[in-house]
Amino acid sequence: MKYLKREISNKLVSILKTDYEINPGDVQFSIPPDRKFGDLSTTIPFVIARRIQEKPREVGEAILKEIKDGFDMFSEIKLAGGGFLNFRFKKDFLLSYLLENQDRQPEACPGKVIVEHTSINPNKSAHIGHLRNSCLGDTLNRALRFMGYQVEVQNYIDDTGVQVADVVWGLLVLRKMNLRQIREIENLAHYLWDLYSQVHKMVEEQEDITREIREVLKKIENKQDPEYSVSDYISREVLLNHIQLMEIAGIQYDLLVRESDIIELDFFAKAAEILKKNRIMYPSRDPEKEGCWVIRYDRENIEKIVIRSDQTVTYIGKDIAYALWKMGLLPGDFYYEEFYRYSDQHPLQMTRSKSHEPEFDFGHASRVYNVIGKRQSYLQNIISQVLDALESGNRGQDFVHFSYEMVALTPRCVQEMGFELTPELRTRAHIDVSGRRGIAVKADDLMEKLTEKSLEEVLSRNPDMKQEVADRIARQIAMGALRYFMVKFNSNSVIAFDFQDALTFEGDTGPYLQYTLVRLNSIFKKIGSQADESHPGPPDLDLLDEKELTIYHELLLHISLLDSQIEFALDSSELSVITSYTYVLCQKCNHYYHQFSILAEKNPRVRQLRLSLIGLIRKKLEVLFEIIGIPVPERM
RNA sequence: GCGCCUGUAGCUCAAUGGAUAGAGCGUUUGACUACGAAUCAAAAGGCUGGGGGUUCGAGUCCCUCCAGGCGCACCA
Repeated sequence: MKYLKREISNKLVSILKTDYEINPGDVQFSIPPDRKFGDLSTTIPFVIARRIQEKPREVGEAILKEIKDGFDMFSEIKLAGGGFLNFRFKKDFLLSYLLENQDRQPEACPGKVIVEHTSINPNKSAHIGHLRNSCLGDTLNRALRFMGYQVEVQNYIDDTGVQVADVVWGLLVLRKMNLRQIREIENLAHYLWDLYSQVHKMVEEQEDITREIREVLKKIENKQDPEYSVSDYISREVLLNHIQLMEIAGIQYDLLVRESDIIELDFFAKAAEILKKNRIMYPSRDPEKEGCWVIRYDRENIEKIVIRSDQTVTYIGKDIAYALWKMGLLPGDFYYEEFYRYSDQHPLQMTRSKSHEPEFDFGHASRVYNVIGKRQSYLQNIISQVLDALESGNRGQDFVHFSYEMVALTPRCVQEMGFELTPELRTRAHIDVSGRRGIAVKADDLMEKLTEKSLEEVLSRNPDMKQEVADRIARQIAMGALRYFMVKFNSNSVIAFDFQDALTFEGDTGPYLQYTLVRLNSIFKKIGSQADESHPGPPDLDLLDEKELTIYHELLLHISLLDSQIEFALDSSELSVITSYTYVLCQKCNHYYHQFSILAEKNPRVRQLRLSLIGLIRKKLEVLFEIIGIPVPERM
């Protein structure tokens, strides 16, 4: 419909531009709420009426006269309500249009897009909040690819921070372990999860521990052993754990960018030069910030410190340097080394600070999406403002903070996990997850629970199924449930997580979608095994009765929206558009084939018509599943 | 104080300024000898937090009040 809409609006504009001042951007199409109005609707009379100060209805009538005979594809163009211009497609148009274009590839878009997502501190297990980030990020990546963009997926690894030092201290001092013993820890990420919250609790209670940890951090920075080796070991090991976990969920990256390499290569020095030259960063005149270099943040009228009075760099400094590199505005580059090879042979590169294989072409994107929680808006806005202020051009709008709200837990869920709650907390709608306190559902625990539940469901329906097959299908259903769950909410809404909701496989869920497609596939499987009958001739929608035709047409119309829905999802940074579109498509499809049988239909021409429709739906669902990252089980 | 976000059915959530505010769950009722019941059909359930404004048209935009959440460190 994207191309179709473009075609129609161009034609409209070319007819109308002699009498009115309009451009294609003014023409917005929507699907009327009731088919009695037509198939496609535009509000262009309202737009023009406002512009020339006349009544919409009258403008509409004038427009109608001009365009009435200009379109082959419509059987009817009517004016309705206060000035809606409604179009009705000729009976056979949509079906043949969709059949002709079903394998159409999107036009390649120029430039490269970077999507950064996941970016989990490599010091403990990933949790449910990280999963929302990764699922959104990966769906964003897949949607962009679908639209024809070249996408590079990056995952930023903060391997230098205090979080890592916390657990290094915990291992070396608190647990008195050496590197050899640490290497023997089974499921290190889980082990560190508990250790991290224990350390954090001690830090809150005893001040001298903070000092000890700072010492550890310093040793790590100076590459002193055993602290450095331990820190290096755990950050690599935990990172690998995260990478493999995400691979199970169908999520891959192209590049891991390590903070230690940004520091080692002193990217900030290069960034600082640019910031100073553009007078974006300057020495503060505020006596309280004496010796500090700051950036002015206009929106909230404050000065943000970038270089502290002791000349060290704050968090935002590294972020700006990284942002400049992504946008191709920083002189200099990383070196690279392969970190991991996915099971489909896709290589995952990691930055290095010393020469290895510099033969890569990462960075310098024409647009960057940072999938980061809403809480970081403040910092992301500052970076965007910085990019706008550069002499080299206003690049702020190409630096997109793809923001989303947190995953929180319902009080019931927190209690189920064995945490005590104060009466005040118990009345809250939801409770923030906290890696520091260990109050969170670990990603792998959730995935395991989902898989267990799926297996139970699969076996209850297919008691004779081989264990191996059942296991595979259970995993696919679990991942379908997870990926759908993580993008189905508006990005602005906090997900109040509860096992009861998340472990549901009925209704508005991933497994519902999978079930729909599995059943469609099973129809085609049966058709394939039946002897192919003679060609029934060209499709003729007159063969369908009125009731069926209505639903049939409704489905065609809905199918035709796929590309414009993906486009809209990207334009509005709202990926739940894709899930709800898919859900409605499945609902309509189930509704249809429940009423009209396909294999049992005697008339081969009617059967062919029905097959064409569900064949189209099947194709579109495969595309949508690919974008959301939902696997297609062979059966359920 | 400054800045951002949210308030829609009992619950969880949809709705691109557009026509009669929709789904799922839950409740009540029906449909498996069927292309698979993880499905489908049906019923009940709403002054879209309150009040003003803009508009041909407001759940959506503006103002205001009420109720919640989050951010604003020489932490990362």
